[in-house]
Amino acid sequence: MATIADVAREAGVSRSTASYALSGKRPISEEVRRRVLAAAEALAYTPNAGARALATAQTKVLGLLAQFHEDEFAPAMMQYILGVTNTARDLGYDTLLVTEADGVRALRRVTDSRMVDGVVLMNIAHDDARLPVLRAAPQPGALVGFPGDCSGLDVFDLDFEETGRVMVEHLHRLGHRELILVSHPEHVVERGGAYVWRLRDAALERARQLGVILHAAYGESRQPAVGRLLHHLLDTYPAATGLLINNEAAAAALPSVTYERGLRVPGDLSVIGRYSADFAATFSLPYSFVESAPDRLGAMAVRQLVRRVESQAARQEPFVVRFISPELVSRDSTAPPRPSRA
Amino acid sequence: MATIADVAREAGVSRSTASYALSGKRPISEEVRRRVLAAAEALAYTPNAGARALATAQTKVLGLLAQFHEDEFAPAMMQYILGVTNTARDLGYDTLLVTEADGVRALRRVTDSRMVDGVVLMNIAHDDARLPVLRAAPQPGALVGFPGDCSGLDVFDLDFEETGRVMVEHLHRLGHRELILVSHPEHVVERGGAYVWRLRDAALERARQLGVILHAAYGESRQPAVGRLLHHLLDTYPAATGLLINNEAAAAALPSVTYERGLRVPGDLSVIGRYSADFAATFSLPYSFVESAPDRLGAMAVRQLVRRVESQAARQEPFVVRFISPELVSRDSTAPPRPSRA
DNA sequence: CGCAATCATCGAACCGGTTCGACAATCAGG
DNA sequence: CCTGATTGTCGAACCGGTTCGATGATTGCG
Repeated sequence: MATIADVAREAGVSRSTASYALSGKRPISEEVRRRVLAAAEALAYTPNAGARALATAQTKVLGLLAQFHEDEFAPAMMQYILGVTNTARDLGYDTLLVTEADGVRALRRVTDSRMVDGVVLMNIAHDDARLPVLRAAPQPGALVGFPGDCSGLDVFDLDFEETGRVMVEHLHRLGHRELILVSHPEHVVERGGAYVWRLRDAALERARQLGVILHAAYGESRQPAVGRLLHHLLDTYPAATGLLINNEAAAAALPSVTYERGLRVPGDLSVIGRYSADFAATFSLPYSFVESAPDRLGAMAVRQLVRRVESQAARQEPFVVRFISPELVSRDSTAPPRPSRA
Repeated sequence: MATIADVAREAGVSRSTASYALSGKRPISEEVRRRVLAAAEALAYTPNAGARALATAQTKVLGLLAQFHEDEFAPAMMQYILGVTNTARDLGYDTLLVTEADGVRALRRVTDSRMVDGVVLMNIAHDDARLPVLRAAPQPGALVGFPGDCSGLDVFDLDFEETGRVMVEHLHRLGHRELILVSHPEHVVERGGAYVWRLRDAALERARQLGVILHAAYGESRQPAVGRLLHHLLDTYPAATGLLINNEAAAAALPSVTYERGLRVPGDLSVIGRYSADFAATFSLPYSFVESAPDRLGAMAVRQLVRRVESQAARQEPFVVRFISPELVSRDSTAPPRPSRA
């Protein structure tokens, strides 16, 4: 493999001149520049990433830390990852994907060893053990997800509280007065998945204000448990006419449940979900939903991260917490309620 | 951040001694080793990855090249990726995930710049343009997927031909005599997705031998197109009593299609899919299926790749092409056929 | 015509590790 | 007690880039 010394020799100049000719950081005569470029081309020269990283203290790599707990719903994660990797590449960065179970150790490893210029964290827990490590790291970091303490980091997430309100308001406006909300499994909450209770508490509050009965239940993340749970909820609250779903696995399981019960949507039951358009399309989900915009969130996080990485000035700016507003995509799965579902 | 020079100074030894004490590559007195280790601990020393890569010509990073075409079914990909990243980490490697659309340029970039010690390629096309680049690269490579020309590379894939035969034989044994096979979209085949026709051709051949009528159709990868297609196929072949699905999106769409038509599985229609257990679980798919074992394939590819990376001897060994045998997981979605579906 | 300013290039140092060869100290054997 | 092998440590070179300061060649100006 050709080094810059080979290029310099081929072009008949010194190594430093070759470097300047390629980077353009100092004026070089047109004649010499041509020779260097030709030599680099002829030798198929590509800078050695390790050497460059050592010299410039920049790796042009971002770390993406995603934790996959046993019960995590992996398919939904893909969209976030693609948002990150594609945006990073557009900005000239590659992405180191770290899925290690021990997120703290993983984060420490990639930051301490200077493998990455910055880090995006996903699956943020309310009291995430990785955050202190990230704050202490020399590289900037961005979060996709909303922790209890946002200090020292840029944070991006869907506005789950507004999402809860939008869902309740939409069904209230159609005349529904008793609703069921299916969230994520209880252990997701225990682990610190704040988005679950943020949506739930805001929905409960709004329901209270509007005089709507809202039954908030934990979910499951797997078949057949999630299907059984949906059946159970529909049995338990026979007067409920609307279903709010903040749980991808439950949304995916719902069609067969309504089929088994002979329920029609929206005739017998109105449904609103919260997931991405991509997810809806690939899994044939016929429900109106609030777009969770995973690719957009990943892209926003990366753009802000790269700004901080590349500009000393940007690194001094105050940290941002940015929520994207829920957007309700109508699929005609909601309608005014029938007097009784039974 | 502490360097090895800091550690050496703190321990009162030379840089080289510190290095040997930490790596154990030369005998060091117990006394000095203790002092060096203590100093490293006290200064929270972590080797700089770029410097180490430069010195050892090893990055301890593997490249994972995954292409996401417009119509690719992203969620299924996640399983492969996790198989790769987790196995890599177990073996001491991190993973650079590259999703760039221009796979050839991406591959050239990561190999030429020596960012990675080896490369795993996914979404292999029959005549994949990345393969010549990978063969010419100084790093070893492994494929998940089966190309037309396997020379110079280690190849891992599900045995799609045997899968096609197993599916046909299973339904034939139950008494079915007319079947439908839904594959991937036609453009996936045009792009070179060999697994589509490998399964199809083997299934057709076996059906011919057994005297079974098999209607092989292309699929779609999205709603609502894939749902419409399934309806169309069931309309077109009313005498068919069994359905073979080599297409995740079609499998995901089938429950609502059978519901809309009032068909019962397996009472009215027997169904066999080809996807992963994880996929089946998360999407409530109630069908018997051939396990596609994405995590196992990813893990196999990485293990072989790392062997070649780490051992000069292994690099001389002949290249392997390894198929994993289809395993039919029963979910009671197949039964002897009724006389007529209509 | 001589001097200062400008321009293009070069040499050397540096980034932070690893590794080779040399050397001093210790020890065993004759 | 001298020699030769063994053990532990050090200094220097190297990996392949980037960058700073210096230098020689031009050019502009008085």
